[in-house]
Order: sequence, then structure tokens, then C-alpha cells
Amino acid sequence: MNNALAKRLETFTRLSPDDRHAIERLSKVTRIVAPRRDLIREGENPRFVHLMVDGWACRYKTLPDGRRQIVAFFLPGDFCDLNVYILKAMDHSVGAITRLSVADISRDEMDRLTATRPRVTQALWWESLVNNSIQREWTLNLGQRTAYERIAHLLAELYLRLRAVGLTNGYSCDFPLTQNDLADATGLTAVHVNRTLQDLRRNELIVLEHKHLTIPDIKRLKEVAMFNPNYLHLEHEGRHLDACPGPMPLALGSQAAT
Amino acid sequence: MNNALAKRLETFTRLSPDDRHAIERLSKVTRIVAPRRDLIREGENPRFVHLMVDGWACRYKTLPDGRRQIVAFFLPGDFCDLNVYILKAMDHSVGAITRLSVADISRDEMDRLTATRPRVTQALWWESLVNNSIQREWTLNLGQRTAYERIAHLLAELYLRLRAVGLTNGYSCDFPLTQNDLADATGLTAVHVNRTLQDLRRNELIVLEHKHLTIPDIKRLKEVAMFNPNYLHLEHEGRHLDACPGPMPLALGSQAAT
DNA sequence: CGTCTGGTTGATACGACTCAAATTTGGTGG
DNA sequence: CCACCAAATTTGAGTCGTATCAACCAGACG
Repeated sequence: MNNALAKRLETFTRLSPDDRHAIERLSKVTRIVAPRRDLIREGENPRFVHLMVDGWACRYKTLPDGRRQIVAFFLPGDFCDLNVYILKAMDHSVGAITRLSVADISRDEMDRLTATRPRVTQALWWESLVNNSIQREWTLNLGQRTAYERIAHLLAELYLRLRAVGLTNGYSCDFPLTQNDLADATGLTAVHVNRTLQDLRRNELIVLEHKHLTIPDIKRLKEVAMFNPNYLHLEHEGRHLDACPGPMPLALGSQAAT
Repeated sequence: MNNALAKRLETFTRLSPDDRHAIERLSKVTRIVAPRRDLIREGENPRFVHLMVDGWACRYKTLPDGRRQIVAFFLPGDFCDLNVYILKAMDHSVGAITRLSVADISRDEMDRLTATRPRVTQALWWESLVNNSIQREWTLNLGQRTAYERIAHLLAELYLRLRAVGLTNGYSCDFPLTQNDLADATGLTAVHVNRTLQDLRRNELIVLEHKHLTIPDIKRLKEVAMFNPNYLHLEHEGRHLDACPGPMPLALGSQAAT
């Protein structure tokens, strides 16, 4: 079973085979979006809830003069605002980062699900609350952390979220974001992101090259980022033992990525 | 009828007398919190949903070294995370700004409400989605706007939200925040907030003194803030005509506040 | 009437931005 | 397999917005 949504929800609760089956049905890809294309735009009427089945996307907002802020990243298994269709118009856009497989889920489907699968429904609430929590942490990140801490924090978050859906490989994960994306997400310029990444590399906190990220010592990265994992709410009844690897043996170092 | 929550929800939908009655019952004050005291702290187990009946509060997060970020303001009629009790631990604290009247609402009460009052339930979802939207706008605010725009934006938002629950008086409203609060909310220092407020005053965009805010020309303030009201989602079926006053006649000017 | 909190001012420092150009990388077609 | 191009990354120099630190002031309050 490699359904990212199911994996994610099982962080929160145990699912029955029927529950899992319902999730499988929900995860049917209805649309492929090319990289850097928009999935939905600000102002449009949201008719569907979106589930990211495969690939990365981002939620972003723009200012009239073109300034752009990425306000969230969507990873596989992420669910996009339970109930959005209640609103009349989107207040933001969603764009694909990579090639993206999406499941567009109608209001009827959602209603059917919540009527029949209370376990899943509750888990979706949990998902939704966690996303809000992440949004708050981003507010803290932008308001209080320095550029260095800020980027460290974002990288740690993305790595941990990927790990939660089984998309890491030891100390590493795929990492399709450009420095421009990082800039838009952290409220910095691409130039400054570049220099800050170099600092992080110099301090051996990350290896980032060829769209691939390695974090040799997540504990140390968390420290510099003042990363408090509580906001991801990963600790819950259904939690599996927390297979958090210790620091990478020195012998491997950055070569491990290659 | 001066129930702030009811007023807020009627922005979204029309409520029946029974609906309104249910809301009245929900709004029973169960606790008074003194100004600058915490309502609930990070790490605690959230057993209740909180409804702000009267007074201002804020949601905030802190870093180990003491840096503090206000991530949201709660105004009368604001509802605090439908369903929070699903989470095991608070990822943030909530503190009173003024003397605060709160209704602590149990899970059972919520379940009873959602089981019997679909109209209200849907309106509460709307409320919840709007709060998320506000959180995203804050992310944009912190990430992209300059200090000047940022503060202008925050003041405009608070004024409009107060107006939506009937707590403005023409161009004015009570405004209990200190410059320190504004600093914590905007990611600036209090000193810089001070100087920026002076700029806004110099440009006659605001009158702010004695915990009282006047916005003589909201249109102009919105312009400098690049304020796009769509994120407040005030336009909906139940909307009453938008009693948005034009600019304040020049003859009144800043004296009007006194 | 002293004390305290919140607001204001001034001088100086620094983190992040801007602009501009060079270099590297990855993809594409001949 | 190499030549070419566009996108992404890197570097350098100079500037600016916001922070820092340190006083000082005003009104509220006990």
C-alpha cells in the first residue's frame, strides 16, 4: 500500500480495510498538470477539493505589482482545504511545481465519504487542522526567524513531511524547488537564498544539488532552525514508532548523495 | 440583537430564529480573562473550542530565545478553530489583549449543534475557512509587504473585521493594541512601528490615539496597503448592502476622533 | 507624588536588497 | 556526441530598510 494520503492519515488514526478502500477510491487521478502550470487561479469558483496524488505544488498569492508569496507547499498525500467549495471565490492560486497528478473531488463525493466513514472524516479534520497549524508556523517563520534560520526551518519541515508519507530515503529526499521558489516561500530574494544556502552547506547542515536534498544531521538542523515539531502534530494514537535516524556517519558525508 | 457571532455568520448565510437561538445559547460567557493573561497555553490539551464574546485576544507563538509572533487577532464573534479538540496539544498560546469574555464550548455541545443546525454548521465552516484565509494573507503580509504597507494592511483588516460585527462607529473604532502588539504581529520592532505610524499619520491615512483608531479614507488606506478584500470573503448570499462610507468630509479631519 | 507602561527621538549598525554580469546546468536538435 | 539555448545558480559591489541601543517624555495609576 503506497497511497500517500492513507499513509498520512494513519499518522493520526488506525484505518480499517474499508476506510483504506474509500481512500483509494478518493485518490483516483482525474488530472495531470504540467510543471509550472496553475491548477486553479485566484478569483475562480472552487468546485472541487483537490488531493495531491503525486508531485509537488504550491499555494501562492500575488500583489498587484507582481510581488509573489508562496504560502504553502503541497506534497503527495496533501489535501487542499476540506470544504473549500463553501467559498464563492478562491483567494489564492495553486500552481504545480513538478508534473502533478491530482484527484479533483466533488462536493458529493466528500459528502458521501463523511456520511459513511467517520474514521476517515475525523482524520481529514486532523489533516486540515495540521495544515492550519503549518500556516501559523510559517507566519512565525517569516515574522521572526532570520534568513538562515528561516531556510533551515523550511528544509527541515519539508524533509519531515516527506518522511511522514514515506518519500524519503534515509537522510535524503527529492527536492524539486528552485532557489526562486525558496525565495518566494521565505520572503527573501533569490540572491540572498543562494548565499544563505551556501552558508548552510558550509556548515554541513545540508547537501543540496541536482534537485536532491540530504540532511546529514537533522537534529543539528532543527537546532539552528529552532524547529519545534509539535506543530506538525505527528504524535498521535496511530503513530508508528518514530524511525528517526541519528546523525549520518561521518564516513558517508556528502558523497552519500551521489 | 447584538450577538457578534450571529452578526458575523449572517454575512455568509441567513439564519432562522432557531438558528439564532442556538447561537445565543452557544455564546454564554463561561469565563472572564484579565487583560494580558493567557487563555490557553502551548502544549496544553485543548478540551474546548473558544468563542470570543467580548474583548480582543491574540494567538501567538514564541521561539526558545523569546522572540514572539502574534499570528492572529481574535475580535468579538471570532471562533477559535472548530474541532481543535481533535489535536492532542496546542501548538500555540492564546492571550487576552483586553478584558475578555469567553465562551468555552465543549465537544458535546459542538456535536449537538452540528447535528441539529445545518445552517449554523455550514456558517461555522465558512468562519473557519475565512480564518485560514486570513492566516494566508498574513503570510503574504509578512513575506512581501514593506513595513508601511504591512501596518496599513493590518489596520485596514482590523477595521473592516470590526465593521463586519458592528463594532465601528463611522470612520472609527476602539483599538486596544499597543505599538508593541503591532510590532509582534507585523514582525517589526516597536521602534519601527512607532516611526511608521507617524508616517501614516503624516499622510493622513490614520488617526490613532488614546486606543482609538480613525480611518478618514479607507479607500486610500486600502490602496497603499494593496488591500484586496476578497480574502475576508464578505461577499456572499446573506450579505447586507455594504454600508461602506466614502471618505470623511475634510471639515471633520482628525478632530472627528476627539 | 513617585512609579510604570507606553510612546517618542536620535545615532549607529547590519541584514537583506538591488543591479549587473558571469558561470553552470539541463535540455534539445542537428 | 556535440553545439546551442534557456533556466538556474553564483559572484561582486553598493545601497537601503529595519534593527539596535540608549535616552527621554507623557499620561495613568496606586
